[in-house]
Amino acid sequence: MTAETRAPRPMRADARRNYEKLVAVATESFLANGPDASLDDIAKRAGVGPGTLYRHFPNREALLDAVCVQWADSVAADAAPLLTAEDPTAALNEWLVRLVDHVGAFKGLASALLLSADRKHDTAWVLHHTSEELVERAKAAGGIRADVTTSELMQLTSGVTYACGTSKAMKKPSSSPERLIGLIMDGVRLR
Amino acid sequence: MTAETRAPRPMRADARRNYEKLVAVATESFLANGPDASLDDIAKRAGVGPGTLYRHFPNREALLDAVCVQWADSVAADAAPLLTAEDPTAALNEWLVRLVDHVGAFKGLASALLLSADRKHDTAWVLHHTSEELVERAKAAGGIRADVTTSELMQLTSGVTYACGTSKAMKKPSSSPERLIGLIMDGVRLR
DNA sequence: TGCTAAACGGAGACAGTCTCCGTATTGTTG
DNA sequence: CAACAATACGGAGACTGTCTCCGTTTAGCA
Repeated sequence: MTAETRAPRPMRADARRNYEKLVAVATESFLANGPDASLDDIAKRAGVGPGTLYRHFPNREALLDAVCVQWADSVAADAAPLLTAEDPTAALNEWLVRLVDHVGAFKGLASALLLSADRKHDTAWVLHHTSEELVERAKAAGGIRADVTTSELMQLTSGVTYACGTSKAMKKPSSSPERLIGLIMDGVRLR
Repeated sequence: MTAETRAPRPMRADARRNYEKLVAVATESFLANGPDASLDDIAKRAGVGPGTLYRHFPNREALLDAVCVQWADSVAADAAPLLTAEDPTAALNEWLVRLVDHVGAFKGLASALLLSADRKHDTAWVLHHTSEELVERAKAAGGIRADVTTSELMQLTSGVTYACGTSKAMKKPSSSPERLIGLIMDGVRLR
């Protein structure tokens, strides 16, 4: 087989236009109506037929992914200063809190993504990768236990996101993300 | 007003029959197909029309609740031995792990319930109440920090449930509930 | 300018939710 | 043990959302 897995073809101009419009409209719509927003409606707002939407994104998941990819980059960029912070453990703590906030802002839309450390999954990968760096730095500085993995921290963090998101949706008071992440960090910190 | 809020009327025999059949069938169906199981289908299997289902349970939430109430009692009963265990902290740990398993068996169906400490919500209340007892015992024994609330532990536990459930659904390997609850307990334990 | 692969978009099949209302059943009362 | 409310039933059907199929249009190349 020739090396055609990459760049099979450059995508026609109108196709690209529609693709981008769809992602933009979808972002808006998912933020406004949550992850169950009507896809046909998104297509309509983007000025295309449902068929076009479904050709670009075979299912809701795919569209959600595309939306999240854009978002994940901005979130990861947010971490840059933390990577060189003086206290790596505090930086990790701060990052996890931000993660909860960011993911929460997406109405839990992306919380599943934290869990998959899969390279195929761009969003997840970006976030996992960033987290890993922070975790490694904290470990190297002797700030946290060596036996705790990044995945475990991501799982716990995604859990906090879920719990805070659900509580908010039910209008139940809940402890702040800071507090819950703090508790988790307490279990992980070396003393 | 006369004290008629209680027992407004005893429910007709056929109504009760249908109610119970519906809950039974719904339990089965939710376990098999997750919380999105078709309600009309549940009605059909129970041998009633959709109208009947919707009269008893105005929406999916209500039916889910009814199913969970039954289930919560059995889960809480499971905790009885733990309430008198020698090591209250270990007992609490064990209880949280079981909670994750039980809730997870319901395919995350009930995980939202862990979060609402609302008296109105029977299911949540039973579980919260049981947890509270175990937490108090652990605190009294000096096993865990006094500043940690039951609600916080429930939030973290529901998060673990969510994370483990989602990982399983995506066929991603994830750390065991035991491990994650263990990490949480590490943050909460007095040393 | 003309041709072809690529992309479009909307009609419509299908599935699920939920309501309305005519019909049937229950249990009570004389 | 009628007969009659009150209560409950159930299914037709309106509505909403998902997703597909295929005839039509368009971009980009020669």
